[in-house]
Amino acid sequence: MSNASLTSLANDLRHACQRVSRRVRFEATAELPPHQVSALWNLQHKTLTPGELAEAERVSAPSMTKTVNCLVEKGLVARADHPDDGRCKVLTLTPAGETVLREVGQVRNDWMAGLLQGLSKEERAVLRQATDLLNQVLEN
Amino acid sequence: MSNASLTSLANDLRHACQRVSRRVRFEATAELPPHQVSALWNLQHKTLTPGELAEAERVSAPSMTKTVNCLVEKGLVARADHPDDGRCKVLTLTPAGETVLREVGQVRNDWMAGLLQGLSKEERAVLRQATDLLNQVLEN
DNA sequence: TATTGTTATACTCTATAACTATA
DNA sequence: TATAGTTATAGAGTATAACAATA
Repeated sequence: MSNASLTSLANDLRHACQRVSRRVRFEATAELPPHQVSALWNLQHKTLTPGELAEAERVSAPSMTKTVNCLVEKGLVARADHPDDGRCKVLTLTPAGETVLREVGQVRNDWMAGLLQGLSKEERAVLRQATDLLNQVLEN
Repeated sequence: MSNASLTSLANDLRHACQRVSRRVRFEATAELPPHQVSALWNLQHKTLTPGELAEAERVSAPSMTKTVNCLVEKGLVARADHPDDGRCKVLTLTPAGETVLREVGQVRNDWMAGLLQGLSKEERAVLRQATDLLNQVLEN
């Protein structure tokens, strides 16, 4: 593949991903602000300290304190003392948090499924392959 | 294709697009805040009124007034009176605005091209097909 | 009277700096 | 002395309500 067509693939694919992302955000509106959903997302299947969560979200520590406060008040996240290091806290998703996250995902995925509704079996197979490729390169 | 695998494709593809989108935003940092870039983007190849731009960005009219003020001060957007309707303004990209937009796109696309660097010819062809499919369904 | 855009005001999310507690 | 987290304060971005100008 030529350099020119790599460039144009990169441009077009980036735009397509951003369009999907943008429309998911706008059309599959959640009951929670995006940054709170995003924070919850990071706590799926694992516990993190506030510092780790701030780093994952590329946000300052004080910002994350506020976000976490809000999520704790809503009962979506539990904040406990760290067993070994008294300076740290440990954040985990509560059952309510898991439920909210599941519901938000559901709305977004329903929207996405609607988008793909009219495609043929072959076209969906192409998208499946592409999805796997994207996830593969995103690991790096 | 079964309903179950459509659902799982929708979920995985949505996540992949959002991951790309997020990493583009985080790693290909622009000199302009995202909402300003997004506003400029809408003015490519066309002129819009502030109201139209607000609607396109799903943002309130006063918010868009502030954003536009900022872009006008930076010399990236020109705001002129509407020729026919005295209530409206007309927004256009200035040459400086076009330059900024081109530069932002360049950085993001370079990042994206880097992501795709290691893929084979066949894998890239799959992504090209998938990109076209995505753009096709996004038209609706 | 309805519409377009702006101004006034308030709320949320963000950041940097200062502070507290622990290592 | 360094690190994790919080509190204090300020700066963007957003929204709703009120206003001015035009249709």
